Amino acid sequence: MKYINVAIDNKSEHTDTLYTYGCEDDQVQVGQKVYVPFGLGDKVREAYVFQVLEEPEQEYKKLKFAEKIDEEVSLTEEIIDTCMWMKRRYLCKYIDAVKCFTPAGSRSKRGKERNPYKDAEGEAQNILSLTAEQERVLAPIRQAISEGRHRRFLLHGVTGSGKTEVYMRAVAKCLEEGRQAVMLVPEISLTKQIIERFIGRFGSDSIAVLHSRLSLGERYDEWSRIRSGQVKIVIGARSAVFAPLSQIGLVVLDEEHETTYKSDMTPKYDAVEVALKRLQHHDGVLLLGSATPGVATYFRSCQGIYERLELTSRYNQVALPQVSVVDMRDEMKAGNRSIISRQLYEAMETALEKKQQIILFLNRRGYSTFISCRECGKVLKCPDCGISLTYHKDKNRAVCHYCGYEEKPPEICPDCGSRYIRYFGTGTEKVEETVRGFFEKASVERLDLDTTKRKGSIERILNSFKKGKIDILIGTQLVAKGLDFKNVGLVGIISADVTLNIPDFRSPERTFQMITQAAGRAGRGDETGTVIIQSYTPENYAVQLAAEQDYKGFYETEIQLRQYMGYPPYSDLIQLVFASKTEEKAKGAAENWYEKILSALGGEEKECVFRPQAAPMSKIKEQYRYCMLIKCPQGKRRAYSEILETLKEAEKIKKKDYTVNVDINPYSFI
DNA sequence: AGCACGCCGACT
DNA sequence: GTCGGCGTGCTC
Repeated sequence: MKYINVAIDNKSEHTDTLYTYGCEDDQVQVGQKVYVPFGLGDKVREAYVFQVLEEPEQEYKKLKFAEKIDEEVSLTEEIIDTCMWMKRRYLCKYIDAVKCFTPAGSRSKRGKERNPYKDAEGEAQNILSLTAEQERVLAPIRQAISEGRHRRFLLHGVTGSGKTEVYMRAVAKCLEEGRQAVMLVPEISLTKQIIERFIGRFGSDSIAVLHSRLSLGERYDEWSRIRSGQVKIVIGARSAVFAPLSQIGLVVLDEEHETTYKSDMTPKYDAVEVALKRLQHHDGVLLLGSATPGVATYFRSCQGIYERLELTSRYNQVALPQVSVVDMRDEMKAGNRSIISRQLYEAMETALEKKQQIILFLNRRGYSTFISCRECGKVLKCPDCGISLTYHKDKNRAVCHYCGYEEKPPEICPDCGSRYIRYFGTGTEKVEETVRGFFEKASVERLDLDTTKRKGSIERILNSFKKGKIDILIGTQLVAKGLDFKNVGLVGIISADVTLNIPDFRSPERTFQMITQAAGRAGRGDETGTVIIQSYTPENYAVQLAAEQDYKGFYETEIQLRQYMGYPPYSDLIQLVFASKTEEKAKGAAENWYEKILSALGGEEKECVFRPQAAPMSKIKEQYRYCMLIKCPQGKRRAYSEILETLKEAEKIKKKDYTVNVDINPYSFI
């Protein structure tokens, strides 16, 4: 006879505690799935064992007994421990954390294993010998793996420097040591090449692929293949970090800077943090790779939290493209009001004559509108937060989405007095129309989320581009992600300003990454490519240093700014979103929390908590939303989490008419 | 969140 | 007398 503390699979926040049951089976273990009677009606519910006790912690008037143990879905102690950590870190429910680790589907009826990637041919491998640089970088990784010590590496390698080969060698070393490896990629649908290379090298029997397009049954099969121990390598998007492996020796995160590693659904976890947590248990190695590491990541590598390794030369010595920045203010002065500058137009003509392909980058349609002067490039920014102000048409005000500062938008530019004040954010969709008008004979195709909603059309468009059937491809970030095109002579970035002025402290970082990635698409064949960046603020450091391909210079500038403004990595930003049926209730809840947080802080660090404000799109699905931002100083994360946890706990007791959603270091601020 | 219990009004 | 309305409070 044992006593077990279980987390019950129930939607409610009110039942998000561990319940004690008796258990007849002495063999019961932490992590096992059990069925328990719950509530007045003793309805049978699924639950997971978090603790096994010899004696109950207290006397229970009516102790109930667990019914049976499900042997097929049981987790390990390590996983349960990670769930406890996730609950605290992301303020989610026990069961939300557990569900990350369990397969949503059920066992396939026929018991026959489906193979979701059997059509993926393993790419024939002629194993190339490593360059001296690759050898140098691999040595410490191999050593860490063979010593079985928890270490963390950041591999900073320019595009085309052979990072994937380094990953594969590290994975091979890990398998040699009898352990398993996880390979995370930002977006599985665009990374077919990586999967094929891995299957070619390691064979498909020992590889499992996890991604969102798998059916529930397929996912379940992959999950049980992994748990049974026959899988040695798991490749997948961020959720693959939850793979039920028992001896993780290595987790690789390719394109570490990508925002897709942060979940936007509950629990709002960060795959890097989860990987670190798990690897500490397993004494495994973390390997982050990127050509443009996130500023926070690079900062940590300077602090020694990550050991930095560098690959500086491109694999087959292809020269980096020639990058130039076009000042759109000059175009304006010269009377060219089109979205395409004269220089870009000429470069396009030249490329078409030479039968080279062209990619034009169009940043995600700005959902927020920033205000700028077309004559001098001045952009309206918050005096306190340094981020771009967003124009709110309904009240005709320019508003800061971080702190709520607002002002009346100027009619003439405060810097140069020009009346050409422009409200940016829309209009970029017109690029396709303009380009078709300019180059009637060329074949033009657009690739973005609108055109690729239909399944398979991404691949269709990319394939016809590869075959040379498209002359000009107009696309969003989608095109930039690690795709290899041979005949691209010219890459044009229509407006670097759109990314630069997203109201987010990371917008310079994103701009730098976007330009660098885009530039990497040009001239990967034998000829040097050309990159043209259009901007109204060409003197901006992110644009300038990206054009010069100077990562370190950018980092030095950016990290100083972050320190000065107190942004990550010098703080953690916590976003709270309050939703309710009426505006008053949402506002009331937000203001109530604001006061309570301030008093919990004991009057200190008042400047860290911003006043709540109505969310820009304040009404979604019949719910009114208010949001509030907290800038949690470095080293105070635990204290702030505890305040929020206590508040959440206290609110749980009373009947609430609102919901709170917590996001730690969100990737977008609403 | 569910779900049972309970304490009032309209009904065979 | 009883069927059922939803308000209230608890779940090991």
